[in-house]
Amino acid sequence: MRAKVIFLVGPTATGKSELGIKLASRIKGEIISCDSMQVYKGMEILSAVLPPVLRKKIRHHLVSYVSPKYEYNVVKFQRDAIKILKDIIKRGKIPIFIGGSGLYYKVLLDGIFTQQTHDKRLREKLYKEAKAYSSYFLYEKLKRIDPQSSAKIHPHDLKRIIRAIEVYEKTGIPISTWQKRTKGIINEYDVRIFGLLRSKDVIFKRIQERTERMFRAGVVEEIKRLLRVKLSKTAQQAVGIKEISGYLNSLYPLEEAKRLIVSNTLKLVKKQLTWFKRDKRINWINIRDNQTDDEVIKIILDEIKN
RNA sequence: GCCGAGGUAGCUCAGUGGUAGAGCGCUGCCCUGAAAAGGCAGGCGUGGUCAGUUCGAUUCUGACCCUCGGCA
Repeated sequence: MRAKVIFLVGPTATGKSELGIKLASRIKGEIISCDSMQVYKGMEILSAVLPPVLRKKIRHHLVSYVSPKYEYNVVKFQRDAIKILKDIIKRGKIPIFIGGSGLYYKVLLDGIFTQQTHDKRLREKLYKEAKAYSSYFLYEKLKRIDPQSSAKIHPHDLKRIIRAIEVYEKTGIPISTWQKRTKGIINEYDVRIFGLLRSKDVIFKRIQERTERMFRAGVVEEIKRLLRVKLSKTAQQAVGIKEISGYLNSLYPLEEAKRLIVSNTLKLVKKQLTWFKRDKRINWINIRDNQTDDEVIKIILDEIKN
């Protein structure tokens, strides 16, 4: 019998973390974060990590895990996550993945090729070429080496063009070929995926409240602390860093920083939704405003019983 | 009250005698080593109101309304 693995996904501010803890305590679960920002240490307030008091008793993995000085990415995530997943199962517990990072989630389920292909210098070189001759120059190059990916990638999408070229240069095999050879956990375990949804109005309200709470909890101080070190390219992308930096640099008042954070978090929600909505494997739970966590847990427990 | 500037897309604004664009926003979508990233697509809006000139006005003229700045 294959071991059970549970996923709780969906956009930010739907209450995944709280639900996850309640669920974990009912089924002897441990939580593995599937969140590209909560992995970083020292960004807890900003990335809305639940305070330790609320997390006690339930083990959390991949939260406050690496220094924001370092880059973290999907491949590292899938490597770390699978290791932890196996360990949890070995200890007779149920892994519960919780998060809103669509790519992290997808890669875990469907796999990613893990050959060492990352090459900073090569990327920089390619960027320079693109700058000098436009992205079309690189796009034509990609067309020659990997017509299959070039058909999928837009000529303006420099990041993907460069990545595809990088993979080919480093391995001699087109990225499109590599991508066909991946294998995720979806067929290896008894995977149950739940997506949490709430109405737009409720999400908006929750984001506003959460943003206020963040400021009361001292995000500004947290950001000040973070800005003292050189943040990695990946960590510095978190919503709130540039918004609060603007306030710290006296470009606008505090209220404006809050407004920007709310609006950019809302944008994030929209992107997360487009990502998850098309995944037909997700079991959606549309949470009504007056519905309690326990009622939602009951739905999930009923689903995973057999 | 007088003088000046202006009223065009949700916002900031460009432009034209032949019924309008840009950026941002918004909506939808794509996504496999930066993913809270990156990319793509979508614009009939009473052109403040009314009247005049004109074959034709958002574009010229006049009146009125409103906003902003200066003077009183």
